[in-house]
Amino acid sequence: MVYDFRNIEKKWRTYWSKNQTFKADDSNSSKPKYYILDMFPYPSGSGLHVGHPLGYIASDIFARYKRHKGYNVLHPQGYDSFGLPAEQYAIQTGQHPAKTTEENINRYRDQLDRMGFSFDWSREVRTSSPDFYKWTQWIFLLLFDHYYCRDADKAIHITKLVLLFEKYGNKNINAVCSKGIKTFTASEWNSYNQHKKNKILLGYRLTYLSETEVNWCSQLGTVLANDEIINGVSERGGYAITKKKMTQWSMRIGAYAERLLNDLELIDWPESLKEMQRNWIGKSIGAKVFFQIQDYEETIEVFTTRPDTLFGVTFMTLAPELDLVKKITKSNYKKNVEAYIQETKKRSQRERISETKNITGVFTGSYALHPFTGERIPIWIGDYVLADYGTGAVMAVPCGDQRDYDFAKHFKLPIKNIFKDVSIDKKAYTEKNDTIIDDSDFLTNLSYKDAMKKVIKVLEEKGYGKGTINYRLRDAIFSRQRYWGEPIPIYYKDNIPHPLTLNDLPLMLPKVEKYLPTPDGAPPLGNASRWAWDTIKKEVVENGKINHKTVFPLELNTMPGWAGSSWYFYRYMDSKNSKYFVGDKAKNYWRDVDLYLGGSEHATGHLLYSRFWQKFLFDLELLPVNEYAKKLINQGMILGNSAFIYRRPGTQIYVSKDLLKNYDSLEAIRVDVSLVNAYDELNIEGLKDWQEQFKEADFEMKDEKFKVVREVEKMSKSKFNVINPDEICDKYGADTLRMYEMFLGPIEQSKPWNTSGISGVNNFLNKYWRLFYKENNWVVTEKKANNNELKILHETIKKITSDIENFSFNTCVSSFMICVNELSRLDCRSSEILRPLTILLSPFAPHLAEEIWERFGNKKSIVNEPFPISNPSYLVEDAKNYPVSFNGKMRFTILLSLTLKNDEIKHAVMEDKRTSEYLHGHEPKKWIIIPNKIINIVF
RNA sequence: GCCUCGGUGGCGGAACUGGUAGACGCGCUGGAUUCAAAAUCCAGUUCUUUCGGGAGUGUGGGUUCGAUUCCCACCCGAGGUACCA
Repeated sequence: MVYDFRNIEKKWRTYWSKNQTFKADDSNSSKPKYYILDMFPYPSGSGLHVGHPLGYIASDIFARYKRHKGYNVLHPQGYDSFGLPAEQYAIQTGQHPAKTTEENINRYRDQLDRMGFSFDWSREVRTSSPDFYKWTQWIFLLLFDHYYCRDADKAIHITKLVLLFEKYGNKNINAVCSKGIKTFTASEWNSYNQHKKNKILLGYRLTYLSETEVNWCSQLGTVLANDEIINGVSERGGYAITKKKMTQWSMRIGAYAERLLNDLELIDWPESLKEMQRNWIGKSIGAKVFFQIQDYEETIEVFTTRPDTLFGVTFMTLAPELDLVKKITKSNYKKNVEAYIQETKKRSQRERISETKNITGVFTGSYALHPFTGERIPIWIGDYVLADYGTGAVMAVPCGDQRDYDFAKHFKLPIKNIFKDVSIDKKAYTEKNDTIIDDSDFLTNLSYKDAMKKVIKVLEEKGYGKGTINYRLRDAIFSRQRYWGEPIPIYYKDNIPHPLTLNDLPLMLPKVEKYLPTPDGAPPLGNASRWAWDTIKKEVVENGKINHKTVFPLELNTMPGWAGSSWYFYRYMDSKNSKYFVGDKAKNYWRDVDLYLGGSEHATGHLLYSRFWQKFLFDLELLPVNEYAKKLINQGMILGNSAFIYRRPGTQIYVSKDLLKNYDSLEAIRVDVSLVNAYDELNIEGLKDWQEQFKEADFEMKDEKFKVVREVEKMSKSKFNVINPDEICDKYGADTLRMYEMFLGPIEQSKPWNTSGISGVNNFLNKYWRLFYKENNWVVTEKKANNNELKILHETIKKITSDIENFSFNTCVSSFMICVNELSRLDCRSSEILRPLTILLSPFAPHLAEEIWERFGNKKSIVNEPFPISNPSYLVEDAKNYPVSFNGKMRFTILLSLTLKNDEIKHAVMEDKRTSEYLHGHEPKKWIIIPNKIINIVF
């Protein structure tokens, strides 16, 4: 009887969905909870390819394993369904993004179901559904209503801040705020009108409006965050990015920089990913130093990580964008400076990166005064100094910093060496070691460490500076000029943003005619006929009367893609709750994610933003924990194996791989991988039918075969290298696909897709089936298993259990294969062996396992059967079976992996044929026995 | 440049705290079965060899009775990041 995977898989898919087999228990289950989360997919138009399910298969195996282990498992799935591709499709076709998104979701669901995932679909979430984004908008309102108090080191309601202002002004308030907020006293605050107060408060809110330089992508018509830009071009589409000033909503993630950094210690995430977040946060410890400017009432504030080199300063450099530059430029230098500023503006980000070796800058004509020596220090501007890092100004110490050194050499500025016994003839000395500082007044003869401490102390005493910590992490821009995103729940009154309230939510996306920006450049929401907070919904009270006529314009920007994904994992806990984002009972029961699986490409985007929101909601005591994911695993990508053919320029002649060396210049053309067989041979007829351009093609072949050139790259529709999981499911079945994807290699690793090994896994499953069936007969017996068989079983249980716990699923598959090979060699048909083995296999090949389980006569699904436990007594082995190997003349070793007593070991060794030959009846001089391992015997 | 991870047969990859390197699968070779094929089963498969061996986990050193594993230096690859003061 052949294993008929088609009907069997279909049967169990239906059974599972009918019986809601994978529904997590309600939050009052007595079982311990386990929450396994996958990063939810964006439902794109091209469907799933074999790379997508890799992580889902791994998490599904673990989820099923945990169910067998007696856990109440929450394993949900949903869709990150707001996003750019649906919107661009809408622009091209006029179809509403909701419609295409819905279609794509249905396709995804079909594909996911085919693979036998044990998702609890009753908890599905979609970020684009109003029931969901209602709460995303609500969290935005919470951020709007809070500020970050540095003393309490947490977010606090803004009304508390207002009380403080009313009593004390803002001078001694230790809160995170925007740059450029002026100090005021309590009486000044109380004299301000509401408009001015609101404006000031905006500078403290955790989400705030500000005029910022943003990464503008004109092709996409929107602003992009730093992590959405790769090598100076947009991640999606690869379009050019320019800098543009716009008023944007931002999130004050910088307030949480220190906590985001420190709490990495608390979570079990991959070290490389933590390192990426650490670099992205980019903490540097140093000092601010104030320099008076000669002839002006202005001070330059610089940030430096090397205040110990303060006496090596020979010039200063300011970022050209700084407002201060215009103020302090001497009249006869104005022309040069203006020209330079214009020049910098023109150069795009990309050029600035690619031309890093070009040293440019101009002198302003002004001088700063050294705080200690009073020396005159020339002030330059240069675009190697960035306006938005630190203070946008550096004190240049050419002897201790390579860029300052190059700048000084280029413009023939003086270089002062303040390091004892160090040559700086060729390059700057940037090491921070025990080198002694020289020629530096009170720092002379001190080491780096001591000088740092001393200089900060003196700077602070004299008021010349202050020890400071700086972060590279920028506040996250939150406005997108797009249609297909969450509307920001804000209306404007006198140009000041006002929040809606929870009762007003969800603020639904309006219908629009066009998805492009309006003719006057406003975002697509500007196309909505009545996008305003009007009298129907909000009654405005003026002078004690309800004013039914006042209409306030609503915010036109929408939220970025990461908004919904920053908290969706809590919604799964209680996805139907209409009163609250997640009910108390559910969140206190499930608390956090025990295991999170997803790609490392989200390291500095989603995985950082979601930690930020988590901490914020934790501060508000809305969530029970400070970090939401205890453990995270990055699954690697499955790469495509693209195929190329080569054409002679200007002709229709294509050259086979073996003949390429005969030609110098050939054009490479991608062809669809489905036209190529396992031996890289091209299906020529297929190619001619595939695209018009190949109709008349001619081929130069060797041995009547045309070979393509293979190249490994990311799997994508545009590269014609996509392998669809449906094809594999049709041909081999879902269980084979699941096991094969695991067998391909460790889950963390990226690897190219390659079907050549799939038959091995398929053979295994058929072989497994044949343990139960022989010529259409069920051959399992109730006969007792013998010791040898039990040994195989218990070794396999031990191996599989520890490998699953370590997420080493590739070796699990190997262990199954070994086990089944041995059992079929022994012709073992004992149910005592085959029953537990089937439970063992069930996480990997669930359809097959269920089917066999039923044929054993079980009425219930296998999913909650207890996982077998290995019995160590079956693992005790006969010491005589261990090979003894001799190395050297004086000693030999015998390998043992088990718990034999020392006397038993000695006995076994002495019994060994080869040992006795060597010993000739003499006792060894010395026994060195390492438990469970090896023994060394000296004689 | 800096940070992180990696380098093992023809290929994907095993090897737990140092202890039989190459598990398992693919591919390849031979055999059984078959009219034949598919499927299945069995045996072999790191390289080299004068069939005794010898060499071997990127390269060169070191520690050790013993190193793929630990230490030092270098080479190569992948990912991240970059005028970050």
